[in-house]
Amino acid sequence: MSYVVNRGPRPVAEATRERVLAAMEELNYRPNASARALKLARTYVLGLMMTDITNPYYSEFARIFQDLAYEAGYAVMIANTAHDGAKEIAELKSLLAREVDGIAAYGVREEETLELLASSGVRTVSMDWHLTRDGMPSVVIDDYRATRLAIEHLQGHHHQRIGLIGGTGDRTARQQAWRDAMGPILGRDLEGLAEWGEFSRDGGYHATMRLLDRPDRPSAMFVSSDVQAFGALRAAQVLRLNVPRDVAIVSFDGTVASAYTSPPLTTIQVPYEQVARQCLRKLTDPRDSFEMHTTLDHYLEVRSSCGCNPEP
Amino acid sequence: MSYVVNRGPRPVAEATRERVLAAMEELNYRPNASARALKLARTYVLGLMMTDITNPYYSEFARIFQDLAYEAGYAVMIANTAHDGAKEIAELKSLLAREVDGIAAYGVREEETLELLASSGVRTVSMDWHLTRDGMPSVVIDDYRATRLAIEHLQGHHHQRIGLIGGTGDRTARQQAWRDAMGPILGRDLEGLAEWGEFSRDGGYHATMRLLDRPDRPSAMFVSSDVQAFGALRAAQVLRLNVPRDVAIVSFDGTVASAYTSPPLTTIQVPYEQVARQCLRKLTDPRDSFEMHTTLDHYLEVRSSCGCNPEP
DNA sequence: TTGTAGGCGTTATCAG
DNA sequence: CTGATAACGCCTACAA
Repeated sequence: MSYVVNRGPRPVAEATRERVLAAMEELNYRPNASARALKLARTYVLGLMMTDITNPYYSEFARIFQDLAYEAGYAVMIANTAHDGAKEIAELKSLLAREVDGIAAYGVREEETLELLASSGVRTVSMDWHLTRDGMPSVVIDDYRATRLAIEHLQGHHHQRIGLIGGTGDRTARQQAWRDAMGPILGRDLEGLAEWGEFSRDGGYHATMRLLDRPDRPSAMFVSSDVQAFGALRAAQVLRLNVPRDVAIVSFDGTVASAYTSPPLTTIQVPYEQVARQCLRKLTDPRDSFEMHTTLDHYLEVRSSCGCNPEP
Repeated sequence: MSYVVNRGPRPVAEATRERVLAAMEELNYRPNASARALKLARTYVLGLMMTDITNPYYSEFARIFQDLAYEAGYAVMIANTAHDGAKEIAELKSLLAREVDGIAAYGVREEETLELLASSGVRTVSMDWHLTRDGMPSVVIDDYRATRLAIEHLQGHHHQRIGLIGGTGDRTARQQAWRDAMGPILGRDLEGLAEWGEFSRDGGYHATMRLLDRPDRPSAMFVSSDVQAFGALRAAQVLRLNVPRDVAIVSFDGTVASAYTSPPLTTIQVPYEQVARQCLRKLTDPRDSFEMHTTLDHYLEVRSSCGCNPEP
């Protein structure tokens, strides 16, 4: 009987209860989630969309999100959008077809994705810089201020020419912050000190190669993500440039992987667990009284790539 | 009508077909996966169990597996077993309760997990060293031979004292291969040259610290996984030991991350995509005529940490 | 306090 | 070739 397995909504006599339990055991009964989902119109499954789970930033987030979701009784389905609009839309449809109860999305770029999300009515949270125009709830840190903080730290090390490794796509806050910080100092040199690449090791590697392999190279760079910084470090080594002596680096994410590079990266620390926790709350909490946009605190994790800790 | 959306199992007149299509459009019809799953007893969802998706080896596998599964019409649910028996069992139950059509499992260690898997009747594939005793299908590479290959390469660089960074738990093939290779050479010193740690950066870091921070340290080490090697590289740097000059390293996995370390790692390359493809086949192909255990080919990806390429 | 029956959205079978 | 209908397994309202 349903009442005993679900402890309600109405009481059951102890004797009957035991009898039912015994029968369940006997018949090796397993509740059928599909039937339950059909009846309740809830699947207890959440979708997690990311550009690429291979990026430590996303895999570390996925780990925490899955743990927390599990504790709350939810399973999580993953979707890789692969920096590709068509794939993004297709994967979203797949999630929607499975009737997930909510979707946490990193890096949506397609207009159609936003429309699909809105028209489907699933609860959604974006972890990217506020998608205000669409009224989609979000949980983020202040990318603009974080980037300014990173650049100011580099300036504290007396760097004048600070380059940018930016991400392809529209992480506008980060590149805008760099522009605002360096524009007044670099003037006409500004555009020459920015290079762009995918959010991947390879993207960071090639962008850094272009930025550093020339005489007027910057003495420091702000790299938009840890994963790009891994590629940047490799590029510096190939060019026989010492980090931080020849080029100082500050990056963005605060992955645990960034603590194990040579040298360890100074990086903007995103509060993963809090982000995950807030996402989950917005996706699953029945009370609907949340703020639309939540901005969490970040800080600068100071290690060696900026020049602070010359020892290994 | 069902026949038009599923193109079968019986023909439909063109006129009716159009009429149905129009109605679907009109009512903004979306098929309900739960109802479909209930009726068909198939969910088109696969479960992927891993100890820790934060490990690049697993996240890179997950990426490919999810891509391939998606193309075949399946969604994938992830489960982190977290090197923890109780969590492993609990996560498995969660997957089972959702009635996934198949489970791909990395690093199952609990007897109860195996029993649950067997009694539930879900199709299962293990990617760990053949779990022969339980008759569970598997897709693996020959860990033993791969490890011997790695060690022989180090011996080719004239190393006599080759240490081991092993994984906690029972990756028996790898440590056994090291024992067999080094036992005759090291004799009584053998046990002193092995250290153990979790399959994580931190695990590799601490194990390496213990192994290298002493006068009789080995001149080379075989590290059981790339992720541990990342920690090992960091440890070497803290100890002011140059890799490969002071310690040569060969590791195991062939993650793309391993190409971006300083120095880049020489590592056993696992054929990710083929492994994923075979897993998927065993989990979803209706014809049941597959070999129980599939062993795929590996090779040694030679980069710099072994001493082969002195240039950066 | 307990048994029963109807319906959630599909698919497949059966009669037309 | 088409329209109606039963059944999948669960939850809950209603009757006993």
